[in-house]
Amino acid sequence: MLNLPRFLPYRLTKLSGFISRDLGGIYSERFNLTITEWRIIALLGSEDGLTAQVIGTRASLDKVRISRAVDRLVKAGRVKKQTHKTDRRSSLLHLTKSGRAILEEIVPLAQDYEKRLLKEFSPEEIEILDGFLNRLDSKAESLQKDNHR
Amino acid sequence: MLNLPRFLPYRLTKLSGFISRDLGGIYSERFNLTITEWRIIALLGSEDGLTAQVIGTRASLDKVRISRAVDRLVKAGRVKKQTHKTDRRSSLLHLTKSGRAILEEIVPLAQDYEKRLLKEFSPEEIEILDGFLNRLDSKAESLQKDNHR
DNA sequence: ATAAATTAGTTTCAATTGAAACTACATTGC
DNA sequence: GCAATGTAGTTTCAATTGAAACTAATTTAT
Repeated sequence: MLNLPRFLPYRLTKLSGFISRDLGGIYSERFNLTITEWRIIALLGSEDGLTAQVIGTRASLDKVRISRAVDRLVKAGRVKKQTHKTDRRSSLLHLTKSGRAILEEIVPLAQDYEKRLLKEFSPEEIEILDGFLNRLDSKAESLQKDNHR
Repeated sequence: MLNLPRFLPYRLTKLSGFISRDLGGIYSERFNLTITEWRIIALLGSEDGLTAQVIGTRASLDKVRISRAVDRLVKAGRVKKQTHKTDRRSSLLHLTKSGRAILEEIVPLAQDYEKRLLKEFSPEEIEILDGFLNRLDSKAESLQKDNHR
């Protein structure tokens, strides 16, 4: 019939579930952050002054989630909003000092987690995996478009 | 700092999100099934008479979700429960005729989706990917245990 | 110039979720 | 044998979610 444990979509969902629960646990227990909040901080860390919309594109998050997460981050003093000069509908988002501090605390933990996941992979294997994921990702994205047309 | 789009946990979550939305769309639009319901049907298709608990283990689903999904499946006439003879707390689950019918309709669609996803992968690459996922999966599972101890 | 359409982000509302409490049964230890 | 502990599955409750409606601002078309 269909062997569920060998079915790629099932396996990917399961794997990503493990990882999300795992990392999400670290973010929330130690830093009281959701994964979404963490992603926003991570993006602002590499490029300050992004709009909610750009964050949505970069992090594949929908605007409702972003709106709520930014709200919480602003309340927690991690992020501040600055009204866009030429388009007053949107805001440029910036990390506060405290936002940068938490980023610097989490980054090593996140990298360490990734390192542990990939511990038994050689650099060549990591490169191959990387390529596989890119191919799967762009294929999945295009199939999505196909279906909704 | 940290390059989110190259961060493995992020990439896996994103990829699995695409695929789940995609396949979930097919299941729900055409068959009015959630992914959880579909997984239960798929498992019962390959081995009839499983208990909720066994399904939980095999499909990595928590018991609350299973309970609710089984409930809906029973109401929809896809599954029937049969009280376990020696342990009256649990039930053996069976596909009805209509459950088997829907399974037979979906399996080719699911396989076709997987095939499209892997279209540009050679058999050797698929085997390598398979091994990678197994390794990541067992590593993620063991890291999960580590953290919660 | 201004009506119509579009876009950024927020709010509302109903559905989904999972943790914890619960029920019913089963097993263990004394 | 029976109290204490454990387990299967369900229910409750509060939190999270996303679709759709909404507000406010911008752009486009006439």
